[in-house]
Amino acid sequence: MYVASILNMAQSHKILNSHPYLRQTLDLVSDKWVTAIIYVLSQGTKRYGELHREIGDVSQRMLTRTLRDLERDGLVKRKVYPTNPPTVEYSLTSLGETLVEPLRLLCQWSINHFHEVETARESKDNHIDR
Amino acid sequence: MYVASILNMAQSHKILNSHPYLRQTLDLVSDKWVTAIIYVLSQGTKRYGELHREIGDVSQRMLTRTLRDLERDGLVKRKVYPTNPPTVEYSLTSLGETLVEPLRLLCQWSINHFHEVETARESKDNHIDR
DNA sequence: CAGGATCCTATCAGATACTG
DNA sequence: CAGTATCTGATAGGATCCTG
Repeated sequence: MYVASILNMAQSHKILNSHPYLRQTLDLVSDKWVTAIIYVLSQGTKRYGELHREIGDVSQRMLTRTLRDLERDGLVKRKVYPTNPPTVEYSLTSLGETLVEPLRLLCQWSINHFHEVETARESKDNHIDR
Repeated sequence: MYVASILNMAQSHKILNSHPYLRQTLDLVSDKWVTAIIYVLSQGTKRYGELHREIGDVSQRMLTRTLRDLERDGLVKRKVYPTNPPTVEYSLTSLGETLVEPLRLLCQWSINHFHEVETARESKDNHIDR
């Protein structure tokens, strides 16, 4: 059934080539820090420091760079308050919000199935059958 | 509303750290060639050469390596027929099939929204407002 | 046909230091 | 606080040659 539905989306099996933007937009999403940032921002507006602390293992460089990319792509809004020291708030745009649900499903898949993946890995590591 | 549903999944905002396997499994999915291969295999069993041709811009090295990873993780089944020259068929396992739908939604998102992303990029490239 | 083995390099991304 | 700038090691991944 999955097969049928995904085929409806792509009459041609060459969709990956015939639809150049698909690849480009998927790359956007297939990023470690993108998923983390969207995830945290789905909880609401956050300041730079909050994002940094909640994601945890992200470097300053990567956090800033990814935020700039997301802002440029219209997924994240950056608001600067001219205080001293500066205050910067990040939040999802309405476009960014539309990405939350698909990403959530992917996270859900990971949580539901990681154990099966683990099991598959172990069984192949311990004995080579084939 | 998205906010509420994603929060149900994570009582703590530290889920990215507290759930080590989530990150690991998401990385598995967040791979250019993984998405392409799952995508093509969702259409049914394919031979190595078919995969190579249909994905198109993948190198031999990367195709083989990714297929091995997917096999190891239990998402893809590799079947060898002792013919000459050899025949090898790849197909999704039942676990692999469960990933098709989440990935399809992500592809659908890309198709539905890539134009908005494009527009956002262009408007920011042409004039710096803020 | 379906890869395995090597070589090589562009990009990624962490660590560190500095600033308005 | 919220970044920018620079350096550098790691690694992803392409090109090429070879084989059962």
